[in-house]
Amino acid sequence: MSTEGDHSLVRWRRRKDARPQELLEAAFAVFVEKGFADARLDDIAAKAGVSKGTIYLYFDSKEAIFKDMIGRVADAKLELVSQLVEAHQGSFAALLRQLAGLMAAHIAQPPLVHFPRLIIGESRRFPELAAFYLESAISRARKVLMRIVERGQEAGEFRPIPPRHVAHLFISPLLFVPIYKTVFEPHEPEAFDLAGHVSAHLDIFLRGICFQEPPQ
Amino acid sequence: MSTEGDHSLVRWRRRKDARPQELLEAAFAVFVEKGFADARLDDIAAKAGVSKGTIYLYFDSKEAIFKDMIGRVADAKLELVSQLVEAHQGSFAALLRQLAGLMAAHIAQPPLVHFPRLIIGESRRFPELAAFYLESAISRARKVLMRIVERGQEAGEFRPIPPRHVAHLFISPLLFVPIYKTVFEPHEPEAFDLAGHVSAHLDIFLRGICFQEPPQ
Amino acid sequence: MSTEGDHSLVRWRRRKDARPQELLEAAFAVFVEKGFADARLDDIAAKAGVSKGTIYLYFDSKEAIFKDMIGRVADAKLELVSQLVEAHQGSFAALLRQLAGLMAAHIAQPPLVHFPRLIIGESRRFPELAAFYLESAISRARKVLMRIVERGQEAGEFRPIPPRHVAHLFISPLLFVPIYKTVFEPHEPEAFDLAGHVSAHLDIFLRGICFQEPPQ
Amino acid sequence: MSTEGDHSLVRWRRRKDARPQELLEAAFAVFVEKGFADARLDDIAAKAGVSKGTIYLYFDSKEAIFKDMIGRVADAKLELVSQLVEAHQGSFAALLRQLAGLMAAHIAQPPLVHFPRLIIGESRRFPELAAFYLESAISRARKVLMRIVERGQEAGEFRPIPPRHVAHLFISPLLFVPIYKTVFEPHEPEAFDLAGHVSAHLDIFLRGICFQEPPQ
DNA sequence: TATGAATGAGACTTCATTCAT
DNA sequence: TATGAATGAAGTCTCATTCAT
Repeated sequence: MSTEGDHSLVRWRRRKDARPQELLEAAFAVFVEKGFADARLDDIAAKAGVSKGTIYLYFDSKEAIFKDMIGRVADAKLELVSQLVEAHQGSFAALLRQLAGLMAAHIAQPPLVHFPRLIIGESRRFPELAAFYLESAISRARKVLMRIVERGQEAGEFRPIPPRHVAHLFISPLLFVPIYKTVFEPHEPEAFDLAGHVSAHLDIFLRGICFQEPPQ
Repeated sequence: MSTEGDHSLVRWRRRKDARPQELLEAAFAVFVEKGFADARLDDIAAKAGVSKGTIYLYFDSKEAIFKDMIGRVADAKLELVSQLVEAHQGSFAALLRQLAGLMAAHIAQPPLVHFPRLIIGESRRFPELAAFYLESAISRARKVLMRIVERGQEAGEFRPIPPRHVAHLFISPLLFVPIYKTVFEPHEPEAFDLAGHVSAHLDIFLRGICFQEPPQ
Repeated sequence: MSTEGDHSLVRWRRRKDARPQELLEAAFAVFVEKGFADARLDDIAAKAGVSKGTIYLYFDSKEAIFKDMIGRVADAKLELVSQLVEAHQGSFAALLRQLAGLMAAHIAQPPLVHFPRLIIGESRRFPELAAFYLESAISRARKVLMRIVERGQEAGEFRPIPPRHVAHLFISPLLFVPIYKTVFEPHEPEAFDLAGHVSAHLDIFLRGICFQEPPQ
Repeated sequence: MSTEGDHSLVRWRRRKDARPQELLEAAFAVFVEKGFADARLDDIAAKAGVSKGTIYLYFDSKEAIFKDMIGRVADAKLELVSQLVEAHQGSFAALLRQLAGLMAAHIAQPPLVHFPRLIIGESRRFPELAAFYLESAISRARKVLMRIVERGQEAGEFRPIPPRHVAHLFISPLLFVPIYKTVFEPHEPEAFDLAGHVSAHLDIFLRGICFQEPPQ
């Protein structure tokens, strides 16, 4: 858990503390490249610079590695949003604008950019993982968004559209980004214009949900 | 086996006269349920009511089955959109409204509802498949949409936003549907409200891109 | 089940019918030689003249092979005893004498001679197998013997000793045979004298349980 | 590792002054519970309260532990019998009665009750262990018994039956006890009646080998 | 064309053993 | 002496693919 555990007396144990993280990073790279089924433990071990048996000192199974990996990354990012929402000032439209920028920046970069594809691709094999992701990421994010929308509507800023739908529609183009970037962009001549995409999304979306012309 | 060396995607469109449509249907069902890696030829054979060996009379490999299957479905629906666009009358907003309804209806039902998950999940193993899908589905649909947007802008109906982005933003919530329905809906207490989602999308999106309040 | 199934039309399927038996025999040889844990499926496959994968067409697991193997042999011999008991004439001592001869002859020869060692050795790993053997072999044999003893006692031929103990004491020296032969005899200079052992057993045992000097 | 090339069985009797008696006790418990193959050094180390590496400071290998363990226990009880025989008074039948009581008491209790199963079960993997056991336990016990029988026959107390067989027949029901108790009793509703078994054995056996009605 | 028995490469996982600390 | 992290060989089991019938 701690990135710098106490290693006062036990110098040689630092390796043990670091191993899971190293393995997880190696696993992440391999899973991202191959998917769960095609990822071989040999690859993970080689990439982590250990032998295959070592993996089993830290994880019970290939599945356990995968789940742990997903779990850790999912956890990390959820604080950010909440903090931002608490601290917001100004219009709700501006808040959404801020949120979209933040989320887009994260979701367009490794490692997060690979997660939607992994989650979606392995959702049949690991239904509980999809459930976990739904609960810990999607659902929470949606709740935050719905709350913002509701308050924006109460404040007379947003038009009366079911907040749940509004939340989904706010997210959809953001979810589109990692899917497009990982699945299709490699086959396209021109790079995906993230900034333009997000900007256009906000332009259209905010104008779409506001009574008044939203501020730029 | 095949006398043609290159396994180009064009090949998939042959064999229209072959009987093993049943095989492809069985394969589709199994691939959808298990994903490519976990699908077993035994299952496909059993579901098709033939022996495992028979499959190899019609397909070179498991991969070939998968590609062929994807290819066929992709082909099927691409005519519809073009026809609709050609025949449209009235405002471009109304056309988009029509298109969204059409696409949503298709993409929310089997078999199409399963395709995005399959394509996305297997895009690493079959990059050429993603490329093919991009080319034959995404790209063409986008082109049609961009054309509509351009003409709407020329007609002074739509605001000047880069048509490519507009197209992506029109599609994103529609792509969201099959992903949500196949990956997350099974874990949610309440069903996904397709009609409400599409309606809200059009409401927001059209208001967002039009100069004037769009017609309901 | 049938040693000669119908192979009127399906000549090439005879192999399939014969396989389980062949595999079981190969497995028996290997299990006897190595014990369960040290037996390798490679060895069994090689001895049966098939590839390793073929085994799994007929058995679910290594355990399944072992259990099936034990089960078949156990079944085979149990008819004999019952038949003999039904048809007996003369004194009960003579019947026991007959039974001992029959059982000794069987238990001293392969394959049966190896079973007690296998059952005993693997009883921790396969408790249910010991239970099965207890129920299907030990218990039934004991019941038959107890019935004989009871009737011999009612007829005034045998002394009143708890029949259950008498049955165990009748069996003990017979169980001693395969254990001694498989575990210790290989390390002894002289061969185990089966005939002398059984003869001495009957001599002592029958004299021990009868009121009168038993007939020779 | 060891400076002595031959791993003769004599070696086992050394190290009497070593502390790792605890290790052997832990090993005994684990071997008894799991058998040799399924016993893990982790378990032994854990039960002994040391680390796995520590085991290798005292033993060369898993096999060495097993052999050492067997050797020690086998040693322990062999004195008893000899002492008893030397000191006997009265009839030989009474001596046998005494011996049977003594042996039964020991062989029916842990740890000895587990040994026959272990020896028998692992006799293929460790043939030299069976040989050792044969030599140090079986053979010596048999020799003592044969001597008693011979003297009983010379004294006109016992009938002229080959002493070797008599010895085996005296032992068989005693060997039956630990086998039955460890292999089958766990699956039976009623407990094994040790006293009754031994009593019936002596009743039948002594009557069977004596000219005269043996004393009760 | 159709079968289905057979193959064999390859994957995950276990665990006795080693060695730096 | 003691540790315990690391190793790597070996074993079971799976399944796409082949081929005799």
